[in-house]
Amino acid sequence: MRGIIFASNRSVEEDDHMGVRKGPWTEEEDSKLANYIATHGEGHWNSVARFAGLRRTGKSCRLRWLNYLRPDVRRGNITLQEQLLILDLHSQWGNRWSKIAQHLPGRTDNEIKNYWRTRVIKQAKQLKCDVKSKQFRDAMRYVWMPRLLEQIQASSQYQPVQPNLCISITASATQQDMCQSEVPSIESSCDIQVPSSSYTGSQVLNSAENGSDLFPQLGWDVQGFEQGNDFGAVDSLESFLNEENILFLQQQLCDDLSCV
DNA sequence: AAGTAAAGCAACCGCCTACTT
DNA sequence: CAAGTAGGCGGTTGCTTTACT
Repeated sequence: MRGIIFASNRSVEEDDHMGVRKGPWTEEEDSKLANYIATHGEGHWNSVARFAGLRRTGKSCRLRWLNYLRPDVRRGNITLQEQLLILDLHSQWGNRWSKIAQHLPGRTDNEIKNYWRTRVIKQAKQLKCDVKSKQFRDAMRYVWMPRLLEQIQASSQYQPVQPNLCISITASATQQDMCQSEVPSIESSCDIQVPSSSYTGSQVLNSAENGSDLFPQLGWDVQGFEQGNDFGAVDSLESFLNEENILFLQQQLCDDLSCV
């Protein structure tokens, strides 16, 4: 566990006046907190901090438990399905990390937030556009997310896709959309909505496979976009935004989207 | 091998809201 | 109703690790 090694090697700051410890948690502190919660349950974090013999704030205890010690916390790489879900839910709700995390069992809001900041924003920078811009959001909806769907479909030949995974890709995340999308729809298929019409996930996949133009509003040629690219790679993000694709997207963003 | 930059991530901070007194 | 408190959330920081020169 990287975190424990990480924590044990770092110095711990202590507030002399209050006797409150800050900084990384030690194994001993983790053990005290976990044991206390195992006996008394979660909640009343200030009491937890006091009665567990921890010189931490209640907030710090809560955060440590939720983000690290909780038994159902999932660690490791974000899967393709999770990436797709994060992109979709973020397009609906914005930076509502805890709300997004509720739909990714075992993932914490902190982890999703970190994923977004380190991976997604990085890609926006490579495209030389703001992550909040319409251009980047469109790139996500019309290229990146369908691509993720395709990869999920491809990988499902070897391992089953989450049965209740449902993605609703909306054309534009207006305030109205956001109000209407409080809860993601739960369906057995994946509905992809583009500005003038609606496509199912399989249609998107077939379209991508056959090279038909599913994104006429943008004037993007999916087949052309894909040529020469290795989309069989596991890491969708890095394979999606290789140098060739970035140049292509930059060109499209300049030529087409500015006119939409 | 050493130095530097970039990436990844745990933890803190400050604000907001809900609840209690 | 107002004040105080606790919990929750998003933004940010800073340390460690990894990649690169």
